[in-house]
Amino acid sequence: MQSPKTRLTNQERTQATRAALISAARRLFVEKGYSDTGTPEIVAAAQVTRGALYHHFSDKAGLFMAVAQQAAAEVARAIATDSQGHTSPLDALNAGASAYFNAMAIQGRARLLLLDAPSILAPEQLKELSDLAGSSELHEGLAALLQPRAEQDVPLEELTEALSAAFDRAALAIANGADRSRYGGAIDLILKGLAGLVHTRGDRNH
Amino acid sequence: MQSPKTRLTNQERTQATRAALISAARRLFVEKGYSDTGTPEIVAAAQVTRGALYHHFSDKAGLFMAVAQQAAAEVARAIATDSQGHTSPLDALNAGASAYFNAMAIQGRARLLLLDAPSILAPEQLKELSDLAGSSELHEGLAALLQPRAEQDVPLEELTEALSAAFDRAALAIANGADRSRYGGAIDLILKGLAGLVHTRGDRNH
DNA sequence: AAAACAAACATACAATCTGCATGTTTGTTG
DNA sequence: CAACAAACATGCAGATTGTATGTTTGTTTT
Repeated sequence: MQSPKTRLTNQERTQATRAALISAARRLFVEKGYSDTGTPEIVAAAQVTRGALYHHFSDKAGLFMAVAQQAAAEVARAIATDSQGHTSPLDALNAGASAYFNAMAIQGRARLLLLDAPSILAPEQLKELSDLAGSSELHEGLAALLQPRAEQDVPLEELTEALSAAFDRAALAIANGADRSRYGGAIDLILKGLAGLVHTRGDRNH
Repeated sequence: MQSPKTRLTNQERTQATRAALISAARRLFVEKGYSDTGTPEIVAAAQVTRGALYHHFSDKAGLFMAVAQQAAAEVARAIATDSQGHTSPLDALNAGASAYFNAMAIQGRARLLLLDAPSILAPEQLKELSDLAGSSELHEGLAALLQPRAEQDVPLEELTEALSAAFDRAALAIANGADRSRYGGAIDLILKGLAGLVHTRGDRNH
């Protein structure tokens, strides 16, 4: 038997240092923001050198992307578990929204994913994150909600995007201490309004 | 008579260099983003020294705030002119939305105000910008739209925030070349849904 | 108008930071 | 065990930010 410090396989070494870097970076990014956190500080917290960082990640933004992916994956899991087993689409959407708010309020995820990420990551990377964390549930929930109106060519993708942004802002506000029930009420109002649309004639606006 | 270069009053000097700095910074911020634009580059473009910059602004973020305020004021003026003279609240809101999309698509305002600003500015500064650029119109438009429901204590502030975020995302997408009519349709759908709510009994959950 | 003052600007410097290039150690493979 | 590659360490070049210090230009006061 060997001391636990030596005799590490390469995979294990990589996994360990990557995890240490991501964990330390996440803590600092959340605490002080991306631009106010330097790589020397990150590697010191992770007990690693900058050489290791730049060996495993393309650059500082690459490390941030890894941190954001981890956070987004956590959010996705939380939503997936909470938004299951609901009968009506409206209930499912509200449950998903609630889960999203809960998940985003934890560990500074809101700051990472909603405040810093949009200015650091490329649009395609950003899309990857939002697709990861809950966008698909929203998309399908809305599709179910508006199903009776399906033949009328509603811009479902765009509606999903717009509502996703509304969810994001609410989640950010809640994570910053705003009144959760009031934001929940606002979201509920929007969803109820959309649900009510399916019973009306659509195109009488002129 | 003097050469036009000399004999400037202090107010004029200040106004001139501030304007030159804001204009040059804006061009570069829009073109390359905030973090990829250095102050040496800005002052070179403005034909000024860094000493002048740090005399007139607290730091680089302070200069950005001035740039953002200018852009937000332009957006505000565009909305104010376009959203007047409409009979129904829904029409006014749609006109305001259209004006917002138009205004945001000009001169990289979307990138400045919607992508970079949230990560650079403090929350209170951010709120100052959104209050400046169109948030009040939205707030009052929604109040008029939901007036019949006023006694039911709708979370109007929060609804405004959430919808403002939806408008922002749509404006950003449109500024980046997305299909304008589809996003307009999505926004219209949300507003129509809210408008329809006032004719229903409020608290029916299913 | 001259002296005293303050505002506007210029220059130089210290303390960073990022990304890379170049070594060295550690594990893997034939 | 030799050859190789992956993982890491160290040092360096270029660039950046904010400030401290000096100089010019406008304003006030007497």
